[in-house]
Amino acid sequence: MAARKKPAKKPAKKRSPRKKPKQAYHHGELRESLLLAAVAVIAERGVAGLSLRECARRAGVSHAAPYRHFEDKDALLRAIAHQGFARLVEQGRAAMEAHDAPRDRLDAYGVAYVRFAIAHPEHHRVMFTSEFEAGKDGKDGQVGQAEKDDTDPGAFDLLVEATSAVLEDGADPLPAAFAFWSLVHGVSMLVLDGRVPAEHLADIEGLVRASFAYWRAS
Amino acid sequence: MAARKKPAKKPAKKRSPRKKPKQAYHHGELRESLLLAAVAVIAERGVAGLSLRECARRAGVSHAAPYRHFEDKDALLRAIAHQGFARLVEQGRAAMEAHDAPRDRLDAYGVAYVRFAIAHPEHHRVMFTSEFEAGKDGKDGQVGQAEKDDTDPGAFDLLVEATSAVLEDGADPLPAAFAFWSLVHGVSMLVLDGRVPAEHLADIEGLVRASFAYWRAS
DNA sequence: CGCTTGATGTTGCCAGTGTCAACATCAAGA
DNA sequence: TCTTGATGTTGACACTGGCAACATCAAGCG
Repeated sequence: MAARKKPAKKPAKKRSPRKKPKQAYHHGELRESLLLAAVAVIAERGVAGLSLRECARRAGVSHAAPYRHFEDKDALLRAIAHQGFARLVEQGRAAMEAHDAPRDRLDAYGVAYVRFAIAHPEHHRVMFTSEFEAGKDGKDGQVGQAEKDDTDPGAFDLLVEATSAVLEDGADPLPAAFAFWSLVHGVSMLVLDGRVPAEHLADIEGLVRASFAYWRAS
Repeated sequence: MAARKKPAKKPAKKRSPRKKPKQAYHHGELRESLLLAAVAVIAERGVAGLSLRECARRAGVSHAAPYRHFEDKDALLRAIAHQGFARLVEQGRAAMEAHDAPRDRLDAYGVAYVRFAIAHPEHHRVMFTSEFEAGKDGKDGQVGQAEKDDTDPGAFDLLVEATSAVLEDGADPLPAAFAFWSLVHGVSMLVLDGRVPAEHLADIEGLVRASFAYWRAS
């Protein structure tokens, strides 16, 4: 039963003489496999070292197969970014749930943000490489949120929500959200860039809270 | 600009009987031309769209010529990053000179930092793409300053110096420097990503100071 | 003056890449 | 059974980074 309809109707050339039944031509989960492979490649060779063909190779598929699942290379990158934002939201939410006070919840989000960046450097790098939308003609200087929402399924919204809860009612949360995000994003970036001494890496929460403390005390 | 750097020892003997001396085979300022071209290409097509061959083309030179001035593509990128850091230091210093109080000087550096990022997005992107050193084998988790100083001729040092002046004597300036850098870097990134509403872009200084104010008041 | 030398630029070539078009295979419905 | 749409494959193209071999020039030296 195993060898379904392989032999009979295939008098063609040397079509894989024998060997294992293989994936039955259709992979089945190619999209996920490609995303996985891509992240692995990025981890090994960096974003610039990523190639669709290498992903295809690792997924055991021909070099053009990825185009059945991603319009082009950028689409693959965008998918990874999207995945990353989704996980960030997930982990941010989880971290916030452990607290009640708005301020504690916000800080927890901040810690989770940095933790995420460290745990998933590949995703983080792709999420903020932002070359996809930056490549537009500089004609209309303002991009706005529309494009962003394409890849960010709520991470920014969650932040605004969390920031907003700390402020008094009616206050515009955007400036505060920007300031908060800036700080945690900056910390993440500096850590990923290897600019933070190793001894501090063991205690990420401490590192983040120390940055908060610095600013709040200054 | 800088057209008179020509050594006087070129009295134009009967070198070339032609009226149009052309490039005389040797370009003369190829390195600078390539850097300029590279920045232009990045502005048009993004860092990922940069190619040595396109730079060569724009400099009016053959495709392999750049290799006489840059070991490889990464070296070109590193040169741009270095140039960027140098200008950042320059502009940061200039901004600080206008003030006396340590705190004002530090804030001025912050504003200059964000201004630089906005004025030179291509450089900023290259400076912090950080794929060059990130590509190392993850074996030794800690990179430290050594590698960094390769491309950063003092921007970080200047920051530490400025931060340090604000703190009481003897205090470790590094945590504060990290926190400060994080914030201004984060603001820069959010602006470059187009996440800041257009109406705020006219007043960068206000935007930056608002972020400072948010944190200091929280 | 011709010779050598080193820096710079050139041409050719290779493997690898993104992308497209044409074709093959298969599952599911007609 | 036949058709069809989704998925995978092969083959091609233009382009890229990088190397090797060669050409051109400025300078120094005999």
